[in-house]
Amino acid sequence: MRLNIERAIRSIPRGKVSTYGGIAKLAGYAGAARLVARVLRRGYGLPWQRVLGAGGEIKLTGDSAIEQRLRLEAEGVRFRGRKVDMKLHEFRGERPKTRSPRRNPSKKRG
DNA sequence: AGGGTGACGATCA
DNA sequence: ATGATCGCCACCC
Repeated sequence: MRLNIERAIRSIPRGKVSTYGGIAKLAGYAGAARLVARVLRRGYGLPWQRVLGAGGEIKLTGDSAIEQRLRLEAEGVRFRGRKVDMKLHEFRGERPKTRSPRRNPSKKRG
């Protein structure tokens, strides 16, 4: 459902980026990267600029590609040639798989 | 209600 | 690095 994907896209914080595949996975549609692109097409008010292709490459073309880059740079995102430095900006907020740094001593048991 | 369609992704040569 | 290809799968008409 596109709302899940939109939700994932909106979850990307400013100054960070994600990928079509990454968003798809976060939304529970692993493998359906193209679906993310489709949602971006229709979605309004989405931070579309923060969604990139694999490796941090802008998959857009023409003026749109330039605009995306400008927008990202305006957020402080750094580029490595034609691609975004994913090591610095790849958004990996929620871990769909890896469990995490749950430092909370959960005592709630039950 | 069914099929083509992508702002994709990983792979092989 | 390039490019051709299939797979993915809900969305749109």
